[in-house]
Amino acid sequence: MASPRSKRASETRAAILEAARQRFADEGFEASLSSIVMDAGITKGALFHHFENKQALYLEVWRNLQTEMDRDTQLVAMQNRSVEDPYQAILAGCRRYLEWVSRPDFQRIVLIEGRGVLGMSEWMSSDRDISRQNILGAVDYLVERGLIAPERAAPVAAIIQGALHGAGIALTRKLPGVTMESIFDVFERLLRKLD
Amino acid sequence: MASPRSKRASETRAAILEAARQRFADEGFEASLSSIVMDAGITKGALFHHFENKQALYLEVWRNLQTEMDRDTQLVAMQNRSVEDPYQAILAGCRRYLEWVSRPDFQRIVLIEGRGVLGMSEWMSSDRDISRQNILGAVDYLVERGLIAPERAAPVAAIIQGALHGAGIALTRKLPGVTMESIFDVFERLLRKLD
DNA sequence: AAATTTACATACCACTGGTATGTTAGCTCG
DNA sequence: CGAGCTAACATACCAGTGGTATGTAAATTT
Repeated sequence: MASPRSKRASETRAAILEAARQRFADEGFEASLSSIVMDAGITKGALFHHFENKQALYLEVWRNLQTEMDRDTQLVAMQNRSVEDPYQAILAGCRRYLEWVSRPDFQRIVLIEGRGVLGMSEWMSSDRDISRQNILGAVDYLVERGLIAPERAAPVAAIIQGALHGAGIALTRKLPGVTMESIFDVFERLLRKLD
Repeated sequence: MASPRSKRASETRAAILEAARQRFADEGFEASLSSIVMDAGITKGALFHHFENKQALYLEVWRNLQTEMDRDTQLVAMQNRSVEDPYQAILAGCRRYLEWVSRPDFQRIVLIEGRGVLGMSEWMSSDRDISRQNILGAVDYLVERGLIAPERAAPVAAIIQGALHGAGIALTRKLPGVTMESIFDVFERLLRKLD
């Protein structure tokens, strides 16, 4: 695993992924592979050795960002668990998620262009959508506490996910009256009224 | 206006837009201009005579779909106005909007790829986002009736828009437990609890 | 140490969005 | 009317793109 060859390979692979993430975040999927390999300091031969095609490269960048977000929000939610208020953990996770959807790279790569780049077939398979699994897990937690009807778990999760995405977009657009606090205020009110 | 020349011009323009809408709906923005001009039965010269570039063509397709949706939902909302229940009109409009966001062409062109294709600068100017203006108008209506605090109008609109978009995506993905009725049920409960 | 495989680099390809240059039908105006 | 002009295209061409086929040096295996 730490042999000279495999070490160099994983280094170039990491360099490609880093360059790709920056380019995709700035210019979207239309960022040219030439520019990416230039930034990474290698050639297209190396890129196509490590990734089947441009989509496969994008997919990996996309998945990495999602898993980073997943770990981060899950951790925050865990840390904020409370016996008095069952909503506390979820709200903390959602607040952190709001910060993620406000990040330019996450927003562009995951929210804006992700679904367009990956074909229908890819993101139709729901197990790819880590955000959804994350949120659905949180909703299930509320269902177990008897706060949400079990038959409404799925639509509630879909609505929450969409609401948070829309909030992130609105925040970035700096629309009048839309701030992190005003958004979260409305979101918390709604979440607590779910049944 | 109906002269032989301008008539032919508007016909080819319409043919381009129709072909472009279908191609963009099926293949996204990466649909080639060659395929579009073939479908339209003309050449690239004609296309670039009518549209500055590919983005400009996409923008027009995008705007047409949005205005169609706007007119349709506004009409439905108007028709469902009720003195007893101030939520009726909005709910009817949202239900119709849910049908729009479930349509494959609207979904792909407006929801999925729209924000990616149009540069940041384009959709940062909020007046382009017809959906948002539409929803914000509806929310303002509730504010006037004293059902929503005025300072929460903007974040509420952002959250509603995101929720409906997420719902449309979830519906298309045919996720377990996500149906038009279950979605709308949750949505109506939440809307009526806004304050 | 020979043979094989990995991890790239180089050279090339069909095709893309976009442009520059025709070409012809229709419109304007003396 | 008819000469000149312009709108509405068509044709030919271009740099750059994602992707492939081939070459090659180093590491690994046998």
